[in-house]
Amino acid sequence: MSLRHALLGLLVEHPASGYDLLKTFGTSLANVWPATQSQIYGELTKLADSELIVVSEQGPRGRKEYTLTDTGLAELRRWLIETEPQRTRSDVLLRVFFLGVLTPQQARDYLDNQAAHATKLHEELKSLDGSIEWDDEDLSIYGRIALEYGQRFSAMQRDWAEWALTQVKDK
Amino acid sequence: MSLRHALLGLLVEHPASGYDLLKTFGTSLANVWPATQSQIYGELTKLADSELIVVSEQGPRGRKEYTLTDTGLAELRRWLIETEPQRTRSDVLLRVFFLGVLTPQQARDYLDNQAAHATKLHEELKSLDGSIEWDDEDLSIYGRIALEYGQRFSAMQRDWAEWALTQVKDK
DNA sequence: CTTTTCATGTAACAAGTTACATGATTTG
DNA sequence: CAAATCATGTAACTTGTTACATGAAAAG
Repeated sequence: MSLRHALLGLLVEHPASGYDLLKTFGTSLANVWPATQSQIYGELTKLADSELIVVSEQGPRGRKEYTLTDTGLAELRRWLIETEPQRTRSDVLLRVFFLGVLTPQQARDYLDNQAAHATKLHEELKSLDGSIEWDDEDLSIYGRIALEYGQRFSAMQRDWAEWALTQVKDK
Repeated sequence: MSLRHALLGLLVEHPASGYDLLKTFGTSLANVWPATQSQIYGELTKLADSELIVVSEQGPRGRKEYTLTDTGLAELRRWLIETEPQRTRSDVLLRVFFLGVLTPQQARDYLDNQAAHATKLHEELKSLDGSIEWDDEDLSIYGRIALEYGQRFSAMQRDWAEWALTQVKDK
């Protein structure tokens, strides 16, 4: 149930509407925890029902701004401290297991494509890193650590795919 | 819909029952694409209904052995060639974004735990790698490539978590 | 005054999890 | 013959996706 906690986490900093949060999920959280509009609005309603968040302000066009409650913050901390992150599925890797059913050229095309994707992501993250002025606020520290993860991960994927390409020989 | 294709992929090599496949999901695919018993049996029934697999043999205790059909193999190839792997969610990373709500010590505990998990996984994969006699069969090649991914990924996670630990200072 | 953006909601479906239920066969 | 293992099935629930629907307000 991580979406729930992602929403709580985003509301720590400042109140926001579903619409605001949707944009965050479309940008900074897009590669980490994608969520759809319908899911976000639904979950916000449930969070408000259980009083982990409250509607703190109503704006124009039916806008509802949510604020994290003390109970909500406590729940976020509990999740971080007491629960283990679930292991992640990897579609990219699953496919590798079955590349033997393709021709070597088709398999290389797949790996080549993965290398290209990883390279592109790595470039984007590197440039994002360069464009931010990091200070030593909490937000910066952990944002910087998360971004570093993305950069290391995409570099690893790129290098692995390039190495794997050399392993697939024609018959 | 990757579970579907994971099952097709496993049936490429030889026929198997739901029970056999469940064991594979519990071991070699456990870290790549976990699936539950209930999910596997359900999906096998659907796959048989759409004739991507067939019941090729009935054994004792109601055992049903499934075999991949030509249509099933074609569908597996189509999936590999024509569809893009979906992006993966990362619970581990999501949590990093919110570590600022914990004390520095609690945040370090989290990162320390991640480092330990990654180290353990890396050791396991390294020893698994050492215990296999790799030849140049298709199966070996792609199995080897997949295992290499696991090793590089776990090493990356370990190194990242250890680096991150040095970034979290007390106030 | 038309288009774009803001803003929320819901219905239908697919995928994944947990728990329960059942019974046959093999092993000690 | 008791316990472990083999083997499948299903029901209830949660999570995630796609698509449709509606309308207010701001911008040009």
